[in-house]
Amino acid sequence: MSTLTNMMTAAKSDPALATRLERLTGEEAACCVPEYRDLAKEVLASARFPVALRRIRALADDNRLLAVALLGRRKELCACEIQAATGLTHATVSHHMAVLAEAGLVRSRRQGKWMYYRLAGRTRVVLP
Amino acid sequence: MSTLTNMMTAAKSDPALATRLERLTGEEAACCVPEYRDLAKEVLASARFPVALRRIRALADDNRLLAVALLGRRKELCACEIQAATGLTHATVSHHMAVLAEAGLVRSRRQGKWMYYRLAGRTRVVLP
DNA sequence: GATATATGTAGACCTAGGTAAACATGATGC
DNA sequence: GCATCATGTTTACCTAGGTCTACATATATC
Repeated sequence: MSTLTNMMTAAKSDPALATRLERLTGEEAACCVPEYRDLAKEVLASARFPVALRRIRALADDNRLLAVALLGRRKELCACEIQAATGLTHATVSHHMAVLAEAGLVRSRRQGKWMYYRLAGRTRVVLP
Repeated sequence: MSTLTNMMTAAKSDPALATRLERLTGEEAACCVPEYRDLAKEVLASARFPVALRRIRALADDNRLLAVALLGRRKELCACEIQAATGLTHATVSHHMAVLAEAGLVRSRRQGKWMYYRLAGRTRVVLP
């Protein structure tokens, strides 16, 4: 179940939580509970959130983080060079580079039979 | 299989890769292949790599990223407040906050029955 | 100490996603 | 065009990890 659908039914289906929040805040649950959900919805609705999540998820794999680190040292690397460095199959390397590219972290360039990868301009991860 | 163990057997078990690298670099495989593995080993052996990976993995979940974003707006939040905002079970919230705390992204403070969470000083993620 | 309350922990379940084999595609050279 | 080569894509498998239920622990109140 996704984060958004979770929120819609939160505290509504768990009356104990509503009681806890009333005790904590001193307000009525009907008043304070939606406040937290609105705060979360504000974050989730922002444009930065899905972008940051996609970038972070793209980096949250040891082989992909290694590839990014390698590209940070050598400006450009061929697919087979990344394969040699990581010890993965070419299929797996291709998959990982596609994930990084889709997240906007890496750009690819074809030169003849060889496929070169380099870091995209903005690799920095901005938290939402 | 982990990244490190992958590397040890890379290109050794795949002679086609060695041929490709020879064509690409113009050097002998026995010479250029270990170079890529050494470069990767250098990255993996650095102290920053596992730290960055742990932090990134801690953030690579929508509910945890949401919690961090919420803590960035409200300075401190109680466990039940995070539960109300995310719509998760208290057990799941506790699990997520433990992951964030173990990654050094969040600090916890107990006040009576309530458990408060806030962002740790350095939330910035430095790529290795 | 007994009870209620807020949260942590352990276990099982289930899905997302990393991995590689098999196949497909684009490029080069004959 | 055909062969070869480097890589992308599809498919299936399998494990890591997110989630919840049930139980355990910590704190406050009586």
